[in-house]
Amino acid sequence: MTNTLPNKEKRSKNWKQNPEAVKRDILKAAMKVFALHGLSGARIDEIAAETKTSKRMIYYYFGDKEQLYAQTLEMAYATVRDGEKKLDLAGLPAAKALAKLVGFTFDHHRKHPDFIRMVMIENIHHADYLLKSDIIRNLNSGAIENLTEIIKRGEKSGAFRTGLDPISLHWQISAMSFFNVSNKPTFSALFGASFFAKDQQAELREQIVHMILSHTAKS
Amino acid sequence: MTNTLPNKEKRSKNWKQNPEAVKRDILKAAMKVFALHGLSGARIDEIAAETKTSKRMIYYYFGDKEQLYAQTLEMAYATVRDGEKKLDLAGLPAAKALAKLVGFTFDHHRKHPDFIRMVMIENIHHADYLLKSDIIRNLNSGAIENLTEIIKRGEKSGAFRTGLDPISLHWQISAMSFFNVSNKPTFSALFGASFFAKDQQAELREQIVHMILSHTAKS
Amino acid sequence: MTNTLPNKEKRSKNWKQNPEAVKRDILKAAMKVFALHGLSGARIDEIAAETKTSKRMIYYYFGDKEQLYAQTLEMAYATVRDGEKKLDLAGLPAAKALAKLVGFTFDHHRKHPDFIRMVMIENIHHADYLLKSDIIRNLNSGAIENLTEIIKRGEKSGAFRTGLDPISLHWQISAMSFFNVSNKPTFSALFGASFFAKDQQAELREQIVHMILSHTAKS
Amino acid sequence: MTNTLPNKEKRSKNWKQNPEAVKRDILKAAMKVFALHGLSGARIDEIAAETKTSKRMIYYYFGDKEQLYAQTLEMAYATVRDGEKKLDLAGLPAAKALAKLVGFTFDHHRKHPDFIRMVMIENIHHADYLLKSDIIRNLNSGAIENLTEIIKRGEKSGAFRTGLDPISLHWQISAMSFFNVSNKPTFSALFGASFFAKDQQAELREQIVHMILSHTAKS
DNA sequence: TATGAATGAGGCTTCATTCAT
DNA sequence: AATGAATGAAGCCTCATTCAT
Repeated sequence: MTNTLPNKEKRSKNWKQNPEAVKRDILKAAMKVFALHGLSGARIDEIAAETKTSKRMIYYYFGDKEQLYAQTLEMAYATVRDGEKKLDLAGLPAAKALAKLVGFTFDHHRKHPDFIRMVMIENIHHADYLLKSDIIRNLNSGAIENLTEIIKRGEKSGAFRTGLDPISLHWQISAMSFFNVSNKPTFSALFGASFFAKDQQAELREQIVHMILSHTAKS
Repeated sequence: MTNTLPNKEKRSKNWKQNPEAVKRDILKAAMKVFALHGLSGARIDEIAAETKTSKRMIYYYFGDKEQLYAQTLEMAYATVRDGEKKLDLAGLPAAKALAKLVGFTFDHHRKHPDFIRMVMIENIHHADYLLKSDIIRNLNSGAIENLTEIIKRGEKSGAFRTGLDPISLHWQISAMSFFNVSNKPTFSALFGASFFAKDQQAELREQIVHMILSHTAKS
Repeated sequence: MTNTLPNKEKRSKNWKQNPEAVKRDILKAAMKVFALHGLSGARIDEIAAETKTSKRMIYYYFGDKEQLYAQTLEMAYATVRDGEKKLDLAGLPAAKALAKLVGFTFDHHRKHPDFIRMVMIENIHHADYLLKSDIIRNLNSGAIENLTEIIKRGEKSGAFRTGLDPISLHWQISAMSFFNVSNKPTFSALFGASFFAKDQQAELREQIVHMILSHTAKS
Repeated sequence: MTNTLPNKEKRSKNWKQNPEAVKRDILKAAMKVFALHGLSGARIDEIAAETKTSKRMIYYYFGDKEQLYAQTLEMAYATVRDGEKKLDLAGLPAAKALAKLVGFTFDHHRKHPDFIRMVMIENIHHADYLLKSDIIRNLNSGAIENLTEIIKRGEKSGAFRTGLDPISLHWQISAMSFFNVSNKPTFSALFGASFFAKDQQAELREQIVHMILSHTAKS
């Protein structure tokens, strides 16, 4: 594809003269294509084609492919963390709160495969772009704060054993929720797609919640 | 770097006229570069430069980039499964065997980051190449058979609870061992590299073994 | 000759920012080179060198070599048919009209050896590209319509015998006019170049006109 | 295709140790492939694949692609002229002899499309290889001698008009017989394949014989 | 703020051919 | 007389990016 110009239909008046809307539109298209093909696999032309505007605007607003990718990554993290904020665990007993958090994480990751894939891609790139982003680092401290608070409550109430590390706990929750989405293609290719069917995923969810709770429970 | 010819030093007699050695040499180089940059990010020229032979031979033996990638993936799986075969669990009681298997998997994955990265890359590509490979599918049945046997023994001896599913168990062991390597870059970027230091990894290993055993144990 | 960039001289302002002119320029160069070397024998670099623009623009406007060839073929047919349109036979008696048409075809083919060679090349390729072109098919119906009209007039006036088939007649006229150009190299190699000298060609032209008229004449 | 080695089946003992048979086998394969794709379009690998022997032998016996092509061309002309020699016109009256010759040429060309295509290809290459071949030039003088003899007899018997030129006559016969095969792909693409069906070709044959005879006949 | 046209660098692959036995 | 392995040169094409308005 050599010439990616917006078609007539795309050129609705609402889009023009609204930089923020144009940028959002581009980021959304970029997310779709980067998540699908990776950083080097993604084509600017394909992103442009998914856009309501033209290829030229991508360069106008984002400079180059790498900067577009970096901002797409930031948007991906921000969107997901926004979702997580809505989870209110304050009023619950520690174990209940933790169970809810684990289940929520499992569900949330399943619902956002493009985010998972962006993180996979970023890992392939050794987190180069994430390391440059202050925005993302700040976003993620929230997850640890949540867990720290739950652990504190659980230890105080005697529900949890002592010495729990919030980062380790976050790691364990993430590992299983992430892997479930990230490795679905190879895992289902090797061991069958039925593992990812509704019922089996519900059962897996229960098991993961159970594993985390057993692991944090006292004695 | 359009013209990647072998330098003088490379042209040792041992390499020539030995197709299998040349192929292995190419696959090793390919693995290194594909694992580093992904399928689309890898450059045939870079692979050739890592080789004792020339770019031309890559096409001579593998046809094109995709076929080289596919065979590299097969080699990656084969190498790793070869390593796993050396693990002898036959004489151990079920719980001990499982503990050993979990610990081994954790260590093994850590020792083979390139394999993990190949699998990540393959997931980015929706397991397209794995799906075409009969070789890989056959290799992986072994892992499930091992677990099936351990579960059977554990159930019989009363060490394990009943109704354990080998694929789910494999999934759980894999998830954590895999994530530990695959997501190290982003995780350490967000939560600190110390998590991947020797001591903390040893502790994590214990926790994972413990989690799996708690989960499989009776009552 | 991997890098065929336009030299300073070529970069005149008139050529830039005028897609149609650039395309025409490329098609003209392509016609020259394809006619000279055939589809597989032609080198994109050589075409580019004949151009006022660069190799990159060939791909920009035509996609790939095959599509460039296909459009070159279409242009070749269109150009030749444009020339034929100028021939006005309406006012003439049928025999005169036919004589004029035959002579014109003979001359016209001689004047457009590149067209003849494009058709030869297309025949080597089993008319694959012509079969895909609706444009060319439509262009050629004109030739048959012309002949149909002349035959009708000739039959009515009694100048021609009845039952003449316009396609057969077109075939006969074409065969000799075409062969005269297409097979000039081998024929003159085998039987001497003098056959294609001015005088002998004039005589041949007369003979062909005569052959066609004898063949169509009554009794 | 990179590695064109003879398969087991091909390696029958009869072929080895018999240079002439191997050469004939290669030439036959080369003719097929050159006729199909042209000189630059033909692939040595494809020719080798059509062969009972290996690619290496092509170079062993013919040196390079151009020499193989040149010898293939010579073989093509020789084969066809061999066929023509079988035509015995000596005992016939001139007009009958000419009619028979024309009809024979028309049929003969139809039966040898690969020869026609080789000549087309050679014309694309400006008869470069034919000009270098003494063999071919000698072969073709026979055709003219035949016609010279017929013309002489026809003039003497009063069947033909005087002043007939054998080369022109050969040209006219060739033109229509050649074009009928060479331009079949484009002509049938433009004007329908039915023109080349059995019945219509028989009718065309009659017309051509008639055209030539009318043209040579007295007054 | 926006854009259609243009582009240089470099990527993947093919091809005829030769090497070493 | 024969061959399996190896190869350099060059071909086609893609891609992110910039020019000129």
